[in-house]
This record gives sequence, structure tokens and C-alpha cells, in this order.
Amino acid sequence: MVGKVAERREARTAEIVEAAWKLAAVDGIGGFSLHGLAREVGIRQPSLYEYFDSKLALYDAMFLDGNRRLLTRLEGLDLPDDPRRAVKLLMREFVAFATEDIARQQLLFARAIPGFEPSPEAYAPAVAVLERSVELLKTAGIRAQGDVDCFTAMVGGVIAAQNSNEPGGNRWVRQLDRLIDLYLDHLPRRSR
Amino acid sequence: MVGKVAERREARTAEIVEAAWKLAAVDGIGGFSLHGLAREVGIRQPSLYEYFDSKLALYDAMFLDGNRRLLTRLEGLDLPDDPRRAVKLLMREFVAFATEDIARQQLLFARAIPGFEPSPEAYAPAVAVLERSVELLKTAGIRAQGDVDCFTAMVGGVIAAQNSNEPGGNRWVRQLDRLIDLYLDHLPRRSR
DNA sequence: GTCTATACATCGATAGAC
DNA sequence: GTCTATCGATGTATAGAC
Repeated sequence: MVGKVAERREARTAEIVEAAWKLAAVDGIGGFSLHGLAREVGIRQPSLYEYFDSKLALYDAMFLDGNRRLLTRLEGLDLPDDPRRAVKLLMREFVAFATEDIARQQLLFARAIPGFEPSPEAYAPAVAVLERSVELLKTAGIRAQGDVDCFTAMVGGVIAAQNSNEPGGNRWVRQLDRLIDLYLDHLPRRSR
Repeated sequence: MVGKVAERREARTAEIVEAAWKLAAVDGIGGFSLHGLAREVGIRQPSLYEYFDSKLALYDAMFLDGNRRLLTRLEGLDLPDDPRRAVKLLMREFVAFATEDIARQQLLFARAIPGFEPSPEAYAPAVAVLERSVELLKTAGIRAQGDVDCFTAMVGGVIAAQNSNEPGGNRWVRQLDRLIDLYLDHLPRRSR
């Protein structure tokens, strides 16, 4: 039995993390304060320490939460059998995830907080996401490490260009499908 | 006549900017303090305001300095007549510039300082760099806006992947040449 | 578990003497 | 042009009452 106390506490923790994402979207991932966060959830700043030992611990919880959400979304996809269509669908979802919340993208993929290193537990879902993607890429013909690196650089580049040059737009995102075709058609032949 | 006073002052300003880059490389582009910067050049923090009206003004000077250095380096290249080889040489230099100093890359290309907008004067050299690159890409067959966007996403992706996953290494950078070949060979055909 | 109060540090910026 | 002194704001974290 879990206990109603622990359950309530967990729900409150999740609520705080949720509010933190909201503030981070406005002030930047490193720009929101614990004072503001506490206000957002209706308590005072010192009370946050009942839930998190430090701001870095909060970042760790956010990192875990973000990666879990990503994993859930990707696992919820009904991938077609055709590898090419499956890769496109998966990457489209990944890029959508990374461009719809810049602060989240900065914490999860851009090491934007100096001194923050995710704990192994928080990192686990990220590993699962990566492994799943690599597996799928293999079925589509991208097998060599160098080919995978090229592919991840391309996808990351689309995200970075979109987020830093035209946040919320789709000028770069809409190039994703043709770039995937380009890579699947001609990248493996060029390996060595 | 310029005047020795103004000359001395300009040299001092350049010295401060130089020291700022040094600190930014250690503490991050947003992480160094004016106190530390002043110490680095042997004066006290308030004395910096003789040279810069605010920290944002300092960032503007750094932005200008960084873009000038980039422009100088690219203009110093002896580009071959062959468009493909010229593009490779130019991009190699650009990527080297962006991966050898992460803090600089963050200020110049990643909008990493909330609230900082470069002044038109500081932005001018950046425009020159971009125009030059686009011109060269045209001679190599990349003409449509969508093709240029794909290309910039790829180059930016190589830089981002290298800087955030393996700072100082070359795991992604070494893929640049084959990626350029891939794009020049097969990208234009896919436009619409 | 939440509060008030406060410690403690850092930082950007200003005032005014020299 | 550089200094000392200080302001004012912000931010993380802790102590202790309730």
C-alpha cells in the first residue's frame, strides 16, 4: 500500500514541476526564480525545500519529467511497417516536441544549465528514446555510427535553426521530410 | 588626427573585450561578472563604466568583435575556383570558428543572452558573412531559399551536436565534408 | 508542511572624492 | 580615469516557531 500521504506529496511535487515548466517558458530555463515558482503554486519560497533539496534537484525532476513525456509520446505513436514512413513519423514527433517548448529543449538537449548533470535515474528515459530511434534507423538502412551521427546532426540542426531563428514557426521544420528522404536515399552509399 | 588619448582608450576597450572572452570561455557567456572582468584587467568594477554603459553594451562590443574576427578569417581564405571545394573550405573554417569557443558561438549564433539584441552596427559584419556564404552556395547550385535553409540547418546541426555532445572533439565535425557532398549532389534535384 | 524572518552571497549600477 | 563606498535588487538557502 502506497499511503495517501505519499500520494498527496507526489501529486504536489508534480504540480510544482508543472508550474516550473510554465515559468521557464516565459523567463528561460535558467531565468525563473524559486520565489516566483512558490508563488505560482500558492506557497512561500522556503516551503519548496520540503519537496526539493536544491534548485539543481528541481532541474533533475524537470529533466526526468521532460524525458518521460517524450518517451510516452513516442511510444504512443502507431508506427507503420514501412521503415521510411516510420522514421518520418517518429522524427516529426521528436522535432515537434523539441520546438514547441524552447526551455524544455534547452534543459533536455542543450546542456543550458551550467553545473547541472542529470542523475542516472533521470537519464534513463532519454537512453530509451535514443535506443529506440537508433533501432528504427537501422531498419531504414542507417547503420554505421557515422551515418547515425550525420542523421542526428541534421535533426538537431533543424530544431536549432527553427528555435533560434524563428521560434514557433515552421520554416525549417517543414524541410524535415525531404531531408529524411535525402539521407535515407544517399547517406549509406557514402559510408566508408 | 585621431589623438593619442582616443587611441589609448580604444586599445583599453579592446583589452577589456579580450578579457571578457577569456572569462566567458570559463564561466559561460552569461556567467561571468563585471567584478571578475575588472579584476582581470587590473581595475575595479565601477571603472568599467568608463568604457561601457552597461553589461548589455559590453555584450554588444563582444558581438561586434566576434563577427569581425569571423569576417576577417573568412576573407583571409584563398578560395579555389571550384565551387564545391570553395564551399567546403569556407564551411570548414566557419565550423572551426564556431566550435573552438562555445561561449562565442552562443553569443553570436544562439541568442543565449535574454534581452540582448545586437545593435545594427554590431550586426553589419554578420550580414556580410551571411551574404558571402549565400553567394558562394549559389555558384555551387544551392539557389532556392528552401535549399539554403536545409544547408544552414545541416551546418548548424554539426556545430550544435559537436558543442553539446563532445566539446572540443571532432566526431561530428569530421562528417562535414561528406555532408556537403551529399547536399550539393542531391539537394537541388529535390526542390519544388 | 507551511510559515516568518533572516542569513549570506552576488551582481549591476551610481555617487562623489581624488 | 580610477578609486572607495554603497545602494538596491535578486536569489538560494537555513533557522525556528506554529
